[in-house]
Parts: sequence; structure tokens; C-alpha cells
Amino acid sequence: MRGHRSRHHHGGHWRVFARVERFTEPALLLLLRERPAHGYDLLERLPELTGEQRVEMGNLYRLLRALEEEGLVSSAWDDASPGPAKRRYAITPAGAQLLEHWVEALRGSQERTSRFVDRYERGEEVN
Amino acid sequence: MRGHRSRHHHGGHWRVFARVERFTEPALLLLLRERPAHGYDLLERLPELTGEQRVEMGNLYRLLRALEEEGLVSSAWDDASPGPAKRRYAITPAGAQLLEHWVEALRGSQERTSRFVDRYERGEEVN
DNA sequence: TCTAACATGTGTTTTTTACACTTAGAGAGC
DNA sequence: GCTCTCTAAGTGTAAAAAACACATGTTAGA
Repeated sequence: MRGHRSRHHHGGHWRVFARVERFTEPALLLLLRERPAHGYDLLERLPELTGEQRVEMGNLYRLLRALEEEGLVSSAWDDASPGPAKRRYAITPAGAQLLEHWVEALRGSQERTSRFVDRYERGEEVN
Repeated sequence: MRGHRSRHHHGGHWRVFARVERFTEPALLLLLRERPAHGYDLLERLPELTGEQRVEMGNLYRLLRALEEEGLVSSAWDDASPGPAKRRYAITPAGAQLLEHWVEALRGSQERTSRFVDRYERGEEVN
């Protein structure tokens, strides 16, 4: 997924990667619902969910702080554990509620996508 | 989908709409593969695929011209039919190829989304 | 001591989407 | 003829999202 745009030309053919808008948000919330974590940890585990090699760290940290401002996650410096200072994030009840809505929306997206693909395949038969 | 962003707060709860990035592009290509059409026509038929009430016409016309510049669709003024002048668009072989890649990518998106939802539900059981 | 991995950020540009307009043809009803 | 609505195709610009490019400090190991 070089270039990181949804599509780009590469050596005579296309590379397309269909992502859901703002998908890192629900992905973050899901990981945090499973257990509290710090940013770098999330950065490493996000690709399991997003399917991308890596998520932009800059945007990730910004997103985390934005979520905190909205009261969807909470955080505190974790002085106990060794190594560089970590900010430990946890999901709030409001965040869990938003995640629920995200999941519903994602089911909708799945349905639309599946209708799209079916319609594409119906067209293939005819040709 | 008021405000037209992927999520927004409304009366104590969230409204989330999970869209695939740049989804109008493959939707357009699919409609054009089924049969040539002009912009306004596509504008009316797109919501079947996108699930949105309406697609931004400004962006639609721009997208069509961008696709044409890339050789993915072709167009010509249709003077035959009555009413205001219509520009009739048709998909090109290159466009059909891109659509194929989009469909593959969309299948990938579906799979990721489905894994996401499953993982969410596995978490639900535990609580 | 130097490097690499861990950890958290900021600054800025580019891309995508949303919102707000403009122009013009043709028919329907007054 | 005049106005209104629907059809049809655009432009201009702002806001949001994502990508790209740095900066800074900690600790563990070669």
C-alpha cells in the first residue's frame, strides 16, 4: 500500500485498497475495550484490524488526544512500568457506546459492499 | 446522514455511517459498465449503491472529468436527446479493469470488517 | 559510545469531501 | 408572456481526513 492512497497505478496495473473512512477510530476503541494500552502498543496492534502495514503514528497520537477531549477514552501517565514514559489509555463508557454504533454502521457497510459485489458479478455472467 | 461526516453526535447518541473511502468511484464505474449514462442520471442512481440520500453533484461532475482525463471513462455531448445538453459517459476497457481491482479490494474490506465485527462480538460474550 | 528500539509528539501538505453557488434548456400552469 | 420546477452541467472554496516529514527523550544492548 505504498503512497497510502486508496488507489494508484503501478507497473501497468492498479493497486486498490478499499478502506472504511476513519476506520482507525473504531479499531482503537475495540483494542482499548479488550484492554487498556498505550499509544505505541496500539500502533503495533492496529494493523491486525486495519490490514495496513502501519498506521501513521502522528495521526494516531492526535486521534487519541481528540478522543480523550471528547470523553471517549481516558488516559494517565504510567510511571510504574520501565522504559520511556507511557501514557496509558482506557475506554470510557461513552467510548464503548460509540464503538457499538460504529459496529452497527460497519454491518451496514458490509451489506452495501456485498450488494455491490453481487451486482458486479451479476453483470459478469451476462458478458 | 446530516452533516455528511462519518460520525456526529445527535440528541444524546451517536450517528455513525461507515463509508468506504472514494466509494463513488467504483459505484460510478459499475453503473457505467451496466450502461452508458449522463451525470445527472448517475447522480440519481448512485444512492442505490452508496446508501446515501444524495451524492454531491459538484464532486460527481469533477470526478467524471477526472476519470476521463485518466482514460477510465469516455464522453461525448449527446445532442440527439431532448432537454438540456447531456454529456454521455461510457466506461473504457481501462475503466473496467480498474473496477475489477476495486471489487477485489472491496472483498478485502468486507473480510476485514467481518473480522472486526466478529472480534467485537467475541468481546461481548465475555462481558 | 553508538545504535536501535521504544515512546510520544509537532508541523505542514495533499487529498477528499462538504457546502454554497451559477448557468441554461424545456415544459407546465397561470 | 411570465414564473416555477425539474433537468443538466458546472465552479469556487472551506473543512475534514490522511499522508508525509520531522523532533525529542529513554533505555537496552553491541
